[in-house]
Amino acid sequence: MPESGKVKLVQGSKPTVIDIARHAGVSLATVDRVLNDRPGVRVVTMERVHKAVNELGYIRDTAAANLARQRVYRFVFLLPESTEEYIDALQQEVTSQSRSLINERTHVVTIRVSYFDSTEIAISLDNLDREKVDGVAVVAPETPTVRDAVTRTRERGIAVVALLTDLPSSPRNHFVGIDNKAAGQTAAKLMGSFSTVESGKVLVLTGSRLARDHLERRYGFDQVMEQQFPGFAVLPTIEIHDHEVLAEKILPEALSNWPDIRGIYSTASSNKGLIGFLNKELLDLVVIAHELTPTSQIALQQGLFAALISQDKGHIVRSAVRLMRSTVDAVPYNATQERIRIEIFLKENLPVNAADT
Amino acid sequence: MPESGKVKLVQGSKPTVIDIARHAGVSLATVDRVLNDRPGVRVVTMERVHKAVNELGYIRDTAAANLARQRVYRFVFLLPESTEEYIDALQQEVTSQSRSLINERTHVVTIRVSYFDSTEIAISLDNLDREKVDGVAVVAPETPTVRDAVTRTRERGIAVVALLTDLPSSPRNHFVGIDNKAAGQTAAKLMGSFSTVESGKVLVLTGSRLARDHLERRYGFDQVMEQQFPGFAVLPTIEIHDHEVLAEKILPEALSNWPDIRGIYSTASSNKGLIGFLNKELLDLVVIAHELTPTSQIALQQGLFAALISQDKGHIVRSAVRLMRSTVDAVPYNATQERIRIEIFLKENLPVNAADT
DNA sequence: TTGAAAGCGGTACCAG
DNA sequence: CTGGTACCGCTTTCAA
Repeated sequence: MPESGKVKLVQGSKPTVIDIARHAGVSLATVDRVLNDRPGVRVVTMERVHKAVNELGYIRDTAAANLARQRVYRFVFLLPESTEEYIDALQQEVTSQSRSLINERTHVVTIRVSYFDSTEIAISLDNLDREKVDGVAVVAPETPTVRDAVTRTRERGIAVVALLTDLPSSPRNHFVGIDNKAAGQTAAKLMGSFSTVESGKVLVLTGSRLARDHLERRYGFDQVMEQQFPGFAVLPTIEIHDHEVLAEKILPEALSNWPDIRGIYSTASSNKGLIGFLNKELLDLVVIAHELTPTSQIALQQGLFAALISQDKGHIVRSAVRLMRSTVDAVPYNATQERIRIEIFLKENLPVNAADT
Repeated sequence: MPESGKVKLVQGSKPTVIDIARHAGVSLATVDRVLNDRPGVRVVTMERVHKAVNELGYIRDTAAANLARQRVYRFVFLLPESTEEYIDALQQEVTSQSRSLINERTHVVTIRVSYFDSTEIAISLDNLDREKVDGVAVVAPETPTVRDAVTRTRERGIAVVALLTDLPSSPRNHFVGIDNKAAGQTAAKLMGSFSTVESGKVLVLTGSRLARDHLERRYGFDQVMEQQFPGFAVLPTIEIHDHEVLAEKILPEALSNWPDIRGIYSTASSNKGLIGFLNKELLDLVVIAHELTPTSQIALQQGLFAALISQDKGHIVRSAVRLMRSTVDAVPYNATQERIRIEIFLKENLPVNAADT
């Protein structure tokens, strides 16, 4: 400690590697080695450098580092091969952000793989070339196959973040998306509050009953309906396989079977069939759906939907990119900035062109 | 065009100033001069460079430029000197972000000035030293005094953005905050929907009737109440001067004057008096308030408030900073990223520690 | 009016 | 194991 006297902890400007080198009495190259845990430095030397770093409060200038390193981040978005409007919108968002991301030295591409074929997803993950890919943001169900593939991918040094639906069983998992249970609870609260009656049945629609996000939404929904609006009975989930059939057959049948249906909660992210049905029937139903898209936006404006629960795709893509970057750089990230909000859209707070692509 | 044959528009990597210099047959220094509109370049030379820029699709690497320039952004946040919880939270947010912003070469400080003293605000703005400040984010009422001061400030080359309340009459204005009319409309929709009855009176509270954001919220609120919930009568706005008096005297009196009050809409961003009152009266009221703060969060959790309309302070500060930066650099910004969302919080979608400071 | 060259804060190759 | 040094993309004197 009685090395070279006091150190100005608060300097006019931030200390640089040169300051560290001088302070530790070593060369730039050595400072760089210890800063980046590169081998070939004696422990004592390392300690001298670390001490200097701490004493001077050195923080690396990432911009300069990336410049020198000619660092390029190469990320892939692995999205479901589906016709869901929201997923398409997400892919478009990735594409549209990719333009400006290039100026931040990051390149992104999208790959589409069937959501329900875990093997396919695993293969896609395993096929990611470590020499060409630094990180992947994946939308996938939480199956053992997927989980193992994710683990392997991480072990190969590729950063993985889970998008839209969580993969909590994977080690060191990062999730970019909303809290789906809370989303379901919110939907229920809105459903009950927007109803002018206090009893009846509620229909639940989903894109797929297998998806974890659907299950979580449904769970939260049921919970609040039961606790706060016990007059309503929530019917078993109806799975949407074909929007045409839904509009023409399933929904009309359901409404004639249960004439006291008062509301519909659609956890799917594509609502064409539902909207088609609502358009011609003119019923007094409270409809809550997910994801703001050009189609659902119109339904909201027309009063077909009472509310929409959504997650901002721009935010999701930016967040995934930041998370992958901070993972590959092994630097911390700002959790509050990355929290994806459960957005509630009513006709009243719908921004102009909110769902523009 | 038949200059030197084809140009590879899509190269392996982005063109740099060196490529431009070579392509235009000039030196780096000259390229830099025209890129930064510095004087001392012949028109013909300028055109040669511009042509090269276009043909190669050159985009400047801001990080490298800032590094070379040793660019430092110095911004000030001019906030109201009030006891409003949200404003305090905002200042804390500025302070907490300032730490990491330093690593992005941007320094921020906060100044507090009375919101209602336009002269004071104008003086603060005029006192900003152009040599020491590059931009200012200001929360101020839209008075002629303020507007003129803002204009002068811009003319002196300091970037100005309006925070929370818009200053639409100022030329080249940037606004960071929610659409307050839509926020009022949303509040009304929630008020009407959450009510279990269909008629009665609704009380409106405000921090100050002078503030533009209050007027806009009130305007939107009245509009939707009238159109969609005509059974309700919205009473004149009550201004909160003292939370103590509000809780002890004004609210109890109002409720005994109009026993059929069914709801309260508080457009203020501090709700201590209101919460104090609700806490001891145990009434069946639908209360809608603004801004998620530690206090209001508890009120929501306890069921005292039915809903909260908020604007994310983290987003606001980041957005203001990005806007000031892009203004001083004269580069475009991403409008969708800067759109501040009208967030609706219910007990159900309240994230853990959402209002943490 | 123009160009050469020295940095900005880091990184990485090549000697020693 | 360590140091010297060229260089990343851009800016900015200082001369010419």
